[in-house]
Amino acid sequence: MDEVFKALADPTRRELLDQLFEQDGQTLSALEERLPMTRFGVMKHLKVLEEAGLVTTRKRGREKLHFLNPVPIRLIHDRWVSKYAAPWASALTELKRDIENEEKER
Amino acid sequence: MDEVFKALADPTRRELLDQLFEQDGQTLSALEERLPMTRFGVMKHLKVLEEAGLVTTRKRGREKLHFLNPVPIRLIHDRWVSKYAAPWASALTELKRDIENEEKER
DNA sequence: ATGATAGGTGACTAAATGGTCACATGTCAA
DNA sequence: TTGACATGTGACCATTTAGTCACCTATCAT
Repeated sequence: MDEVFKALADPTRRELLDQLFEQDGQTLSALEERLPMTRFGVMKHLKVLEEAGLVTTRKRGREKLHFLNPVPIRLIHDRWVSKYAAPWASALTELKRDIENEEKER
Repeated sequence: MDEVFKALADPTRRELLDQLFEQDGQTLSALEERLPMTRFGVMKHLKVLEEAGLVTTRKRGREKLHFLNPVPIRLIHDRWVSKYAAPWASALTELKRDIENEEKER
C-alpha cells in the first residue's frame, strides 16, 4: 500500500491516470505524446504505477496497452476516507473537535 | 492539492495522522514518544502535514496542539474516488474494461 | 530480408527528501 | 529570577527520485 501512496505523489503519474481514465488501454507512445517528457520518463512512471497496481497492462503485438485499475484507490477510500472523512464520519469528527476546542477555551 | 498527495506519501506522516485520529490535539513531545526518530524529524513531518492542511494547530502556553483535519482527504475522495472508484463508478469501470478486453481478444 | 516502428535496459546527473545536530527563543514553576 | 521544559531555526549529510541518453530487442509491412 505504501507503493500506491508514493505512486500518487507525483503529478505526472496522476496525469497519466487521468489520461487512462479518459481513454483506457492506451499505448506508451500515445501517452507520451501529451506529456512534456521523453518516452523514457513516461516509461518509468508507468512502471511505478504498474508496480503499485494502479495500472495493469496487456501486450498486443509489439504494443503494450495500459489499463487503469481503480481497486487500490478504493482501498485507500476504505482505509482512510471511511476512517477520516466519510460523510457521516467527518461530520462527527468536526463536531467532536469543535466541542473539544470550545471546552478548552473556557 | 499536490502538497496533500506528497504529505500522504510518507509512512511516518501517515502514522502521525493515525496517532492524531486516535487522540486529537496531541503535542509534539507526545507524538515524538512513539516514533523511532528525534524530535526534529517529527517536527519536520508535522510542518509538511500542516502546510498540506492535513493538520491544524493551536498554541496553549509553551505547548503546540495538533489536530487532524479531514477536509483535504475528503477532497481526494471527491476528486479521485468518486471519479475512479466510487462503488457504482468502479463497478461500471470494471465492467467496461472487461467487455473491452473480451472484444479485443476475439 | 530489410527498414521502420514500439518498447526495454542500465548508467548517469541534478534535484528533492528524510533525518540529525548545535544553538536559540519563549514559558512555566518554585 | 533561575532552572527546567517545549518548541523553533538553519546548516548539514545521506539517500531517493525524476529525467535523459546510448544502446538493445522484438514486431510489423513491404
